[in-house]
Amino acid sequence: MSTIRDVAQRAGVAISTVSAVINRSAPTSADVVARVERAIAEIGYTPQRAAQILRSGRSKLIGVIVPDITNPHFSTLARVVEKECLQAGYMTFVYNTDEDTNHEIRILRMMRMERVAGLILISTRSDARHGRLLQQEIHVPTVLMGSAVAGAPYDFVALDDVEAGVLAVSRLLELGHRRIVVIGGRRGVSSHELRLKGCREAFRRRGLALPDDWVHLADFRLGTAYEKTRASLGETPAPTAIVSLSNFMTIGVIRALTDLGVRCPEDVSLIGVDDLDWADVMRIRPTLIAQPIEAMTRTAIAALLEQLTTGESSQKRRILFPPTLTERESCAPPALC
Amino acid sequence: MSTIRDVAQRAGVAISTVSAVINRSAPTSADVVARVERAIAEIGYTPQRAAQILRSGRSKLIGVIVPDITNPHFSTLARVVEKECLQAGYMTFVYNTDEDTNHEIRILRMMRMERVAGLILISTRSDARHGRLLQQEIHVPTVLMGSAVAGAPYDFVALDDVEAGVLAVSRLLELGHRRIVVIGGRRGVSSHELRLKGCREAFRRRGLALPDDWVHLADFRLGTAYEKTRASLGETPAPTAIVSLSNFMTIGVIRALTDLGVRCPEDVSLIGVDDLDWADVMRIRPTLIAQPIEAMTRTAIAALLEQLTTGESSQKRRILFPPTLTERESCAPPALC
DNA sequence: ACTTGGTGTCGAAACGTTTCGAGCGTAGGC
DNA sequence: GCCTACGCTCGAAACGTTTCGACACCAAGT
Repeated sequence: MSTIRDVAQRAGVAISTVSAVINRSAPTSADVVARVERAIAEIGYTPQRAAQILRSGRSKLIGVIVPDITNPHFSTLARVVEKECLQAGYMTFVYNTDEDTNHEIRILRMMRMERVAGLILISTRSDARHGRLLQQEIHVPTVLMGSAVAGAPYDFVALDDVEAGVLAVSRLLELGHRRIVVIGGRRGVSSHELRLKGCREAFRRRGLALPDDWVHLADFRLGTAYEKTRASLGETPAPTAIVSLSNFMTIGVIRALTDLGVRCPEDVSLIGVDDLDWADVMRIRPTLIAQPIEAMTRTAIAALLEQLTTGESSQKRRILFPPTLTERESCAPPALC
Repeated sequence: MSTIRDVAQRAGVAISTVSAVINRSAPTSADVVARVERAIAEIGYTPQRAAQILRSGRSKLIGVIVPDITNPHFSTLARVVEKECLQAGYMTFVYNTDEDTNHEIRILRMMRMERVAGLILISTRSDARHGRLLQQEIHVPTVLMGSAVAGAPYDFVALDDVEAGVLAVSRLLELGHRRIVVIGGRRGVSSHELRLKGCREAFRRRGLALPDDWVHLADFRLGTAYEKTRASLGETPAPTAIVSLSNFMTIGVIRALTDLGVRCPEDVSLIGVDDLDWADVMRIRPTLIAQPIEAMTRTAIAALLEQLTTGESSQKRRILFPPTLTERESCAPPALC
């Protein structure tokens, strides 16, 4: 591999001059620029990032930590981040936590070794203990997305989760449902806790309450939602409506419903939070509460880049996006019984 | 940020000794190990990758270049790569080409700056000109996946695409279909060219031929498949079956079918290549030709790691995986007419 | 004619590691 | 008691850049 020294030799100039040409960091004569560029092309020189980072102390790297890149929600996030960062001259490092907190910490350590300039983090937990841990591990500008973390002094961009929950349940209550099951992800993750809170709030506003044993928080997996749905529908009295708090889980519910031969919306209504790319080609076309993931991501990146350029300025921001309801055919008034 | 020098000072040993302890690269006394580890913990030292890479010349980085991380096929690939690499002590750099060849080259340049140790590449084109270009840009062990590139001297791991095409069309011919439309991705991408070749081969084996104007290769997008499907079904004679050559396109076909109110399999049969995660909750549950993406990826990584450790050894390998047919309800004998 | 200031180029130091040869002490073999 | 070998530690060089002060040259202002 050729080095900047080879370029300098070939072009008959000093190393520092080559550097100046490459980075346009100092005025250079047209003649020198031409010679240097020619030399670079001839020997196929590519600057070595490691040396640049080491010397300059600037890595131009942004770490992106998501639970699971396999989830379309996060893969579109990753894609937007990549694009926006590239435009701003940053590279990105995308990693999966697999919903594992220990792994999250391990990844943060790796990011530290890489001396990333900033982080976009979808964290696996929301409690204060975790917040303290994050502060220990993170020493760069960071934007949290999705789930907040108690006491973590970072910008936060997310859906207005409470409102999403309210929206979902209100719609069902309006239609006349009362026996509503809520199926969501892991406890201790604020996004789902808040969505649940929203569900409760919708009940409360009508002077009703959501009984605890109609709430199933377990994990974010499709299979779990499937099981919970089957179990719920087996009980008496059976629910007349189901709320799913995230995308994969909605699929799980749909799968359970079709497997059981339960008609939707005739027998049971369904409403899900999170967009689903192919909702309209599903057997049950679910009414969904969408989040504007692309816009949210762009906002997060903008916030991060701002911190990066203006020097960590501004205090902790908290930006919430309004959820929107997309009606399809999975909700109807409950059957009389 | 603390450096190895700080650790050395605090532990009262030489810098080189600290390095020896961290990397277990030389024998060290228990006492020294303890002191060094204590010092590291106390000042919260993290080695700096850039310096390690610069000095050692080894980056322990693997570049992964995929068309679109939003496609579940590639996101599971990325996930497997990440996991396997981590186990082998490598980090990964995932980037999207967006099906844009220029961008592919740009990314390869970035990878060069990073001095990645190896590459997993799903390339955007398959012609020899592109093969030469790749050879110019790539100077590290590489494994091509998905689409081969003419004249590119790299290991290649993929589905047996011809066989996949044969399988799909044979199934339809068996059922009695003759008017079969094939909808696939961009011309010049070997995976789809080969799948198409397989389709033709299946016809040939029965002494039949697939007319050119029943073949639609355009791009990999869902919307295109949607349009092509609508157009095809409007012609006379209308096709009795549709073959889709990749996952997103299959969704496009399904969407078109449902929008048009065409029943499947009663009016038209459908068979698609590529797995679809939620095929069983779709309105039309498509019969699919799946590829074992996880196994393929593991094989690719194993091949790459082997090259990396045994020093680029072995010649160019070419590993093809057999496709498997998963029957659902989208195929039936053609309606009599 | 002598300063002033700008423009273009250079050389050398520094970034934080790894790596390697040298050195020192101790134990074992004669 | 001397030589060899081994175990452990050290110091210094090197990796490929960026950055900064120095300097040479020339034009313009006094």
